[in-house]
Amino acid sequence: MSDSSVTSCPLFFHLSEKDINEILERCVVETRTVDKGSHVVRQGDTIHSLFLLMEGLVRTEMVTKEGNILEIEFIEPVRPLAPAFLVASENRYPVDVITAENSLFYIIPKSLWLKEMMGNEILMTNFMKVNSNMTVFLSKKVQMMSIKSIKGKLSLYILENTTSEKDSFMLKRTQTQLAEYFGVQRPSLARTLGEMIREGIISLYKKELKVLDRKKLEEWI
Amino acid sequence: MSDSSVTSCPLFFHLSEKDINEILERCVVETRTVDKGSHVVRQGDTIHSLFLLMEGLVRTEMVTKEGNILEIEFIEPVRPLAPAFLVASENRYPVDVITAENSLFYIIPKSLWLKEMMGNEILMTNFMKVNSNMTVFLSKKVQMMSIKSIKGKLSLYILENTTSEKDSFMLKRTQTQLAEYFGVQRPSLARTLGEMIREGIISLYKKELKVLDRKKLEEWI
DNA sequence: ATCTGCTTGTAACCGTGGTTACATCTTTTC
DNA sequence: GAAAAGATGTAACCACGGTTACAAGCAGAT
Repeated sequence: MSDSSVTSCPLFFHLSEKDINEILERCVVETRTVDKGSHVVRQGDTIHSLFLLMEGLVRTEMVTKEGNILEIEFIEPVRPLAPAFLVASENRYPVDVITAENSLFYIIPKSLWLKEMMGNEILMTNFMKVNSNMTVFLSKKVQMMSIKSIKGKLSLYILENTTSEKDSFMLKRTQTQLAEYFGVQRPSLARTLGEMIREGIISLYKKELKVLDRKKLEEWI
Repeated sequence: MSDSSVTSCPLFFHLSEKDINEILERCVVETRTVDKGSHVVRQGDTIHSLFLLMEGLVRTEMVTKEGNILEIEFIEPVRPLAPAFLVASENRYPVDVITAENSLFYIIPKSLWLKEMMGNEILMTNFMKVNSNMTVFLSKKVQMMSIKSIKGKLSLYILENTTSEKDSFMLKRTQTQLAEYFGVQRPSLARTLGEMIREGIISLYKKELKVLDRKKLEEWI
């Protein structure tokens, strides 16, 4: 578990706990608890408020009309959901937000938040940084999605999670979740994993994935 | 051609031409002209400055290691290139930027721009809005990319460019460019276009694409 | 008008990955 | 600890789209 105090939230960097609590006091008009496995927001919903995840864990995903699920990211507390869309011209959630654990949200109306930001340069800078990092994140997502072969996607994913020193890591997702993250079918992913193991490129025991041939992985991306 | 005066740039909305010119006077340390077809920035370059496209036209694209090209967007003057990356923790260009026409850029060092923004709330709000809209744009790109079949991508593209009233539009790209935009091969796209025409879903004369069966298109996404 | 280069149409071949189905493990729940 | 639910491995089938190659159409340059 990560540190889940408000001071760990990038929206509140460089602010004292006292300042943060005052801001929250002024802005939060509602708290909401949501049971594990429920929708918090649905793709296409209009955004009137900033949702601040205070406790729990949520997963964001897109659903295409074909019925395919594409996982976007897991969000841990304390983080805002889709803050960029508060300010953007188009203000609809791009994703479904689903709780992966029982979760607690603070809800801040758009207008109150904007007013608060206008009067607080640090808050505004932080907000901007969060948005910018979101852009970076999405750019990388696009990059990942532009790799077409499953072997390529897997190689990138594995290389991102290891170094030449630390050549193994624990899969934090099940194969089903990983398949959704890649936007491919689960049996297809399993097949590819099997191939790469048979070719001696990686090994997999329980949830520990170990790189055996780093060069071959790099060739694939 | 769109209005290409500085006041049309979303970074400078709600600012007078006089204010804008003063800002530019203080910040712009270099102007650069780039001939048609040249790289302005390469994917992976570190960002030290804000590039402001003043005249011309540029195209941004990602190149995957497989050698595939994925077109991201065309940018017309007056617009900043990748402003989000000025502020983000990771500051490398996510795309290649290539001039589609002879172009003129103003170059503003990161530090000067940040200082300018700190002293100007309107400028900061604008910057934030531009970034947020970029997030929205990328979210849509991800959504488009998550559609796997070429028929699906094409249907989405066509539906976005028509309404039930206006059932035809001019293709602004060549098939080669459109294929890159979708991230697919050119002959594959031509094949799919041909199929949809044979099925009586669309018609294509010269560059005019006309929707004949809107329902069928909608079924595909 | 002719040449050059770009754009489009089309065909044959084949690899990757989607689909479905089922068996075997593993983890959770009561 | 038994039952239920979820995760993983695997196999057969086949559709979609990548690949390559070539011909025809079109546009701008000389």
